[in-house]
Amino acid sequence: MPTSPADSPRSRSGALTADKVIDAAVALTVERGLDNWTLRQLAAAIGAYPAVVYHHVGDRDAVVCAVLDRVVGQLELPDDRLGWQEWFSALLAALREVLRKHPGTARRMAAFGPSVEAAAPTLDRGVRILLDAGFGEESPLAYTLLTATACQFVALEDDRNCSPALRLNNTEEYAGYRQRDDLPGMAAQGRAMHRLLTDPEQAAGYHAKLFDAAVGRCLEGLACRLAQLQSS
Amino acid sequence: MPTSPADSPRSRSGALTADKVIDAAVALTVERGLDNWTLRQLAAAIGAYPAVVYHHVGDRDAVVCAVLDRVVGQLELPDDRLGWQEWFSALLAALREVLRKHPGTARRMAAFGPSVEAAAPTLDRGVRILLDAGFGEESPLAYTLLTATACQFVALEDDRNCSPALRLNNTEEYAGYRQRDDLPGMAAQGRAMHRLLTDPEQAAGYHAKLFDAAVGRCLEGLACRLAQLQSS
DNA sequence: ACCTGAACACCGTTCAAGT
DNA sequence: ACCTGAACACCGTTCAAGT
Repeated sequence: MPTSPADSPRSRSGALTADKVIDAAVALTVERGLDNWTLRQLAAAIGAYPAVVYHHVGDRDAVVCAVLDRVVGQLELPDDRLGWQEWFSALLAALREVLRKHPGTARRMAAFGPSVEAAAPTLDRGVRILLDAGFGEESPLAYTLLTATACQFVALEDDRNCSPALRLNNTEEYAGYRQRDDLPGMAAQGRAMHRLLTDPEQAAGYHAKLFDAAVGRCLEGLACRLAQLQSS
Repeated sequence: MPTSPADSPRSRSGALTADKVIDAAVALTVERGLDNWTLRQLAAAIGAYPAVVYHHVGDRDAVVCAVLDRVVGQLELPDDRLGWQEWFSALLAALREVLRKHPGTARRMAAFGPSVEAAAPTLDRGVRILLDAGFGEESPLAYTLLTATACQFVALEDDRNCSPALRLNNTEEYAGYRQRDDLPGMAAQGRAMHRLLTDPEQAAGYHAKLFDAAVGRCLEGLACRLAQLQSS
């Protein structure tokens, strides 16, 4: 009886509300990831029928949007007095942490963001900091670039952690090329993959390093662009 | 009779092979996107039962991997004599074009890439160019950064084109903030969104511009990094 | 070896009916 | 207004049976 909410944990915790449905959805997302629970499972988790999720929140997409807003709500903004590069460095590091706790949310966040209301505080502050730094009309673009880059590299990490088998296979295959002197590019890649396979410490930090490199290069690239803007 | 392959186009085009299954999968991907056809629809398109797709290729994921390899097979490498920045600029522009023709492939490509065999020619050449430019041990990381950034910004474009309604809503809502002097960051964002809504030419080129900015800032950031590496 | 046809265990979503 | 319980039209995958 998979649909039966019979003996589930709603015995007497008060009436069912939209908020409680979303609480449960956030919990499932933390546990298994945004794409790894079904609406039926969410309903079962609160001891209800699927139709009551529809009644209180809406379809699956509506639940997902609500989860996204909860996630950005946990984000704390860095100190105002930091320089623009340091401010974004800190913001995006905090963003990574929050997104990583809720696997699968980074992808949606990159493509569609949270609701405008939920995005507003961060967006206003971030764009203002770029305006003050001198990016002028390009400030919204720069803000989008930085946040999209951060979200997408977290999304990549989420995706890879979801199917680690596939990833390991590839890594081993690449490592096999590490002494192919006829293919020096593949050999360099192979050595890097081999290091990843033999040094567990490096493997654990790989995605953090990739994230830092992506955000770091984006910030440096923007600093170049700022210099161009100001010299003209 | 949704599963019936009855009068479908396999009358007399020769025996069914893995290659023909994959041809059909590529065609469906070009038409509707990688995530918008089902294995049952693929089977129907070649006038066969779902089980024959399993027999010749494997499960849905196996078909998807085969499609990815076909897609990267279409990629042509830029002229060797270009500088590293120009070479990658050209490569990633060509990559965007190929990926855009096959919606949905960019996301998979970013996270898992094609098979090692299909990736090898591009990867070897690309990493070699970075080695020659002076990136040393960081060449594989730089290569990953560039290709992942490119794939992911195409993926973002794919995702947004898939549900244009959601995107338009957000854009209009942001545009509503364009005269909020109390929120200068949101106002700047609002003006940018308003421009997008009123100038169709700008709207059409938005994602190309975002892609160019992402790749451009990544290349500039790497140039900074290269200068750091060489001065030490 | 290859294809048939049906089955299994799921989905998201809808809806009449109850209270 | 809120919940029940069943139904609808799908999925991907598996499998015994045919040829």
